Amino acid sequence: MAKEPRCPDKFTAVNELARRRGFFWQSYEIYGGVSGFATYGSLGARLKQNIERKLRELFVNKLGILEIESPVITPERVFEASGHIEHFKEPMVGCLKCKKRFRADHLVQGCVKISEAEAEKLTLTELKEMIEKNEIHCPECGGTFDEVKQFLTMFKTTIGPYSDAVGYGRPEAAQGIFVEFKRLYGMAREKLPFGAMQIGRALRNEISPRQGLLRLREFTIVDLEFFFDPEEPDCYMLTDVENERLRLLLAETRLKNSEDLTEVTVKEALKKGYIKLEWQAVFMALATKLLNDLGVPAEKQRFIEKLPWERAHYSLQTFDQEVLVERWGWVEVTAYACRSDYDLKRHTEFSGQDMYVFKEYEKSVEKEQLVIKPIMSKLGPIFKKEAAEVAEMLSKTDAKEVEASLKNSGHYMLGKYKILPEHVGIQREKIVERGRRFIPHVVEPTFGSDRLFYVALEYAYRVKDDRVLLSFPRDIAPVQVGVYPLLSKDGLPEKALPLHKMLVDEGFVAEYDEAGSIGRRYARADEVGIPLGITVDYDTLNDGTVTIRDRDTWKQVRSRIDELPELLRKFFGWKINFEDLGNPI
RNA sequence: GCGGUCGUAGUCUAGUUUGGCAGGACAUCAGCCUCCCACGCUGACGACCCGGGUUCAAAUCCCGGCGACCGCACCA
Repeated sequence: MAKEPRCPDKFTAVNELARRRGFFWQSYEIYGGVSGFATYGSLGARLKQNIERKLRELFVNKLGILEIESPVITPERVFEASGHIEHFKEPMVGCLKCKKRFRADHLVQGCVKISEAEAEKLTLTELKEMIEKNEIHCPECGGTFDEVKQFLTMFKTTIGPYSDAVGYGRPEAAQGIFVEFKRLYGMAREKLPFGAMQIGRALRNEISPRQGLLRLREFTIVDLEFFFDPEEPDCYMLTDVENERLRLLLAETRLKNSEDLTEVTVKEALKKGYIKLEWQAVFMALATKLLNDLGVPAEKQRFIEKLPWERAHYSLQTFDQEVLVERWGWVEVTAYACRSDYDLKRHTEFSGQDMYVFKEYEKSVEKEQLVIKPIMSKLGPIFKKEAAEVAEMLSKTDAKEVEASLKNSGHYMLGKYKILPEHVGIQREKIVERGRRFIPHVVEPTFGSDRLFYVALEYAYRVKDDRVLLSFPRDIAPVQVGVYPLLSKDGLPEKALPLHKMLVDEGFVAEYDEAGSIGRRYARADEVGIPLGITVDYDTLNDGTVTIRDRDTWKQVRSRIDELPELLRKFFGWKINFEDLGNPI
């Protein structure tokens, strides 16, 4: 861009630049485009991969989280179990007169004395009845409403040729992890805590997505499910991050209509009970660092605690990590939910599969216990065919209760059966408990990949001397180095081309450009955020040195070609800075 | 989904009121020039959102659709 357009806001500027230079654009453009879908171009695809690589480095490599990939299409039963069928839709009504649409349950709740939870439980016909009975009219124009209809925000399809085999595009990647819990637990060598993560596409049929990458109908989500023993919720890496600062906007503050931040260390946040779980706080600290590494300074981030009615149906406490963007204000980029044992419990219930884990005590516990031993030789003659059932019921009954009853009244009423002392033997037995069985609890950090992408792009966007440049952190820049002959004559291209090839062979993402003036090429490279430009000039022909130019400061240093691979590797690994790459010019 | 505003090359735009050969700038590409920050010169590529109607003739007028932007309801 030669001239600056008249002050468009950053969102517009970033979207235009992204389209022009191939980061991303709206999909299906030749058919007019469809809202809520985006296509990433080559630079964008690479930037996105680099951001996702950082997530993998952090979670998979450093924390040993297991990464999986599971299908997008999911059978209905899974979302019945997870609660999505029940919760992932909204009852809506439209006004016949002014055509405005409203959430039916919100309307009813506003006119009738019922709680939010009760309103949400109402069926469509109940809602319709309530609206009719209470003569609820359109709050805008006083008109009457049409039918109450559910808007399901999941994409529905059928699996195979049978229309009754209903499937849905997953609205989150988390269920793909929960349904595989048994296998994953095995892969974690049956030890808690452990985590599983997946980076994948999710689908949500948004009503009106009009915020570019910030609200897509098909998007990339990163769901990390971290499983732990609720009786041992402490985090072994708390000490690594306990002094990191968190910027919290707590629910109690929000209820006072305030947006004041509570700035505390991880340690304080836990001590004061702002954050319920250590792992939760630790993940939040890690995410703060991650966003910082993506170019978003700490003061542009905050964690907002969701109010009870804002939380997803499975969550006990949720924080959203928000980033301040110019056009939209605070935008949610990641979220931290305490899912407790909700999902595994539900899948246990719906699938009939046992999702309990067994944890052996360090020392087995010996316990003395009262045990009822039915004496079959006595029970048989009395209860005949029903004897087996009686014995079964007896063994499930609390022994203390039976003992007390026999002692006090001489018998015990087991339902309709009268049990006498001679029918049972009550003994004290020593039993050895080797461990306990329980369903693990879950904390879930989740990341919107496309939103991370957008904020990285917006925070990289800078204007210097009327020129646009993308100041990506060097390790996420989609192209690492540009190689340029100063002029496209006098043997300079012949020297620069092999240099480019050498860098590519060494594993760098390098681009070669000899079109136009050197200034124009630097400008083009700055605009897509290439951190370093390497220029072959006339001195190169004599002494084998090149200039290296810094994207952000436009400073230059001179270095030897044969030292480049080593120097660049150190530079991109954050081991050295630009000034260490050579002699200043 | 509703209301308002608006759709002309990759981008910005002239033309739409009053129907009559769709023009410019920047970008891109090719070449010339050029010893470090979007110089200059020559040339090339490239557009009326889609569909229907009115008309001898539609970018222009009418209808429908799609999309975008700005405001209301959902969300990573």
